[in-house]
Amino acid sequence: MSKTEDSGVETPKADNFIEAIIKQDLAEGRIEKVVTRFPPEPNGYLHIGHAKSICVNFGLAETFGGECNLRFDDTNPAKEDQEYVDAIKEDVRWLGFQWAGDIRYASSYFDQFYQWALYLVKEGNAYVCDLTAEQASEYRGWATAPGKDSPFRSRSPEENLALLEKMRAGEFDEGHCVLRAKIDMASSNMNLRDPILYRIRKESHHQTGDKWCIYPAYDFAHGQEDAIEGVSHSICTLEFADHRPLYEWFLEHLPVPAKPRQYEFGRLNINYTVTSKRKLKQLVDDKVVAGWDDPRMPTISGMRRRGYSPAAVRNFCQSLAVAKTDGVVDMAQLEFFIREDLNDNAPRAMCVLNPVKLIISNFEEHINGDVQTVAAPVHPGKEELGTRELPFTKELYIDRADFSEDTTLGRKKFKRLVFGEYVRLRSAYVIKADEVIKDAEGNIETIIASLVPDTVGESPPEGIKPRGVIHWVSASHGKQATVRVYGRLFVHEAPDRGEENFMQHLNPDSLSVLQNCWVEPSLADAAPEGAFQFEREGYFVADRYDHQAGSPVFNMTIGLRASK
RNA sequence: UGGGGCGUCGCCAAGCGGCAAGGCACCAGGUUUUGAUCCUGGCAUUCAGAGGUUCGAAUCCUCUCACCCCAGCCA
Repeated sequence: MSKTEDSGVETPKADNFIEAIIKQDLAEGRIEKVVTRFPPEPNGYLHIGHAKSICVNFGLAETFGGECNLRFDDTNPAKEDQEYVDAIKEDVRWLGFQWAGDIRYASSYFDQFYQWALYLVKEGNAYVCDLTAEQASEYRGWATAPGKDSPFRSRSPEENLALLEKMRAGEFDEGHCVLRAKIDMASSNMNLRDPILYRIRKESHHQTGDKWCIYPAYDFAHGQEDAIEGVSHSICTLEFADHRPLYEWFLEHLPVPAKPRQYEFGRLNINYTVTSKRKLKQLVDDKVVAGWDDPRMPTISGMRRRGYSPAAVRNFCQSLAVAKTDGVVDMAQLEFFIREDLNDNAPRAMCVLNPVKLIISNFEEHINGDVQTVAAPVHPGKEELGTRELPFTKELYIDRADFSEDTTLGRKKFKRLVFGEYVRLRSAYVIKADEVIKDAEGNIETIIASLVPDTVGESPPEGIKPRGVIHWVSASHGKQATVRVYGRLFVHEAPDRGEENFMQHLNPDSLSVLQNCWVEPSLADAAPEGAFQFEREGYFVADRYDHQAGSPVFNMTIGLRASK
């Protein structure tokens, strides 16, 4: 019985099928404690799809008072790296989860796996096969055609034992032979046609170094890892459903300490992006993005750098169903949760992205000194957060998009500053645009305006109706900043689909760097990863690495919802 | 074509024989010193299709169709 994490009304969510199974297992006494695990292979960075899996696994453990392990499924040293191990640990922690006990590694069970391989050989359930990869493929048969037995299938246990020892001792070259389970070459399930247990890889492993030159295959490792750790419910994605019979075969034929059960649910897909470590790695390797944590990446570290909060990502994941349908979730659904969280929590601030100077011609007439300090709420919905001080000066910056010379523009259509008309400067005065100064090319250089006295926090006199409210920054006291604005990485809603290469659907304008932005003074002191709402624009975050007090750098997290 | 899985609103999804929840998106109003937020209302006589069982079906049966996964010494 989980609840939405939203602060709103507690809507009890219906049990998903796994929760229903767990409740029954608990009720029937089949298990006494729920133990799950999140088992990534350290061959890339985690993405939003893994975030769902993390939430499901850790969430289940939490719901039922159990435990969830973080286990690296590191059975293929050729593709793995310590860098990924470190990044994954950080991502899981950042999301807000704590694994039970120490980090687990499949590689720390290698000795046990080898003992179990010997056991299988002795029982006559496994054999060393010398078929080449191509030959093995032929022998495996086809979906409609049964495979045929390998000529090495009938080797005696003694012979197999000797051969396996030699494999382990490094006496054979890579590819020379493999250890296979003796199951059924005619099975309609291809996974049961004598699957590979061990292959030779003369590769140094990030955890075990050069201790091994043979490595267990996924199928020969996963169920046993779960058994060793006492995992009660081994949850994975749909594509492993065909492996379940094999998962169970090993648990039945080996003297394992427990019998975990595997359940599969649909993996998360989101439109306008890709969620495949292989493809994300290609984006990184081809330098299409700046790295795994580029804010445009759907990786956990990318979302972090983009300014998504862990809570928002978790809320999104919890809004998703744990079911067997595989659908494509609309990016708008993720964005809803990002905005919801940021709207509630991000302090407000002002930033002019595309500045044009505005001079208050009657500044001296109404204001003593060079600057008047006006107060603005940190968060209009949360008075308890207090106010921030803004320096109002003679020269200001407003956004070019907030001014128009076209006096025929309707008030509903353009709620900003129009030549000869009034507009409210947020938290400050109502002003009127009196004059426009242009350069030789006719571009607007400066707008001369006049303020309406006594309008800070007060309504303007009768007859003066500001078209709207615009944001501004003091030209003399504001700070210049760099703002990186992001668009979706792909133009196509399903870049994966079809035969075409997903790289063809990249959005050439997914990043624009604005270097002449102006932020209110206090923002120069923002802490890295500090999130703000730049009013009327959207949510922005001080870059985790590049933002510095002297030279502020913000990343656009997401724009405000724009109505018509 | 063999095996596995799955089809309920544009998207996600509840529903488990008693008369189609909810969220996102969208549309229409209201409030508003953010065209944001917030508030109100609208949005599947129909559940991939066709038969059948039943007083009654999205829920049971039959057939058909669609889509996804599997033929790595990847996970």
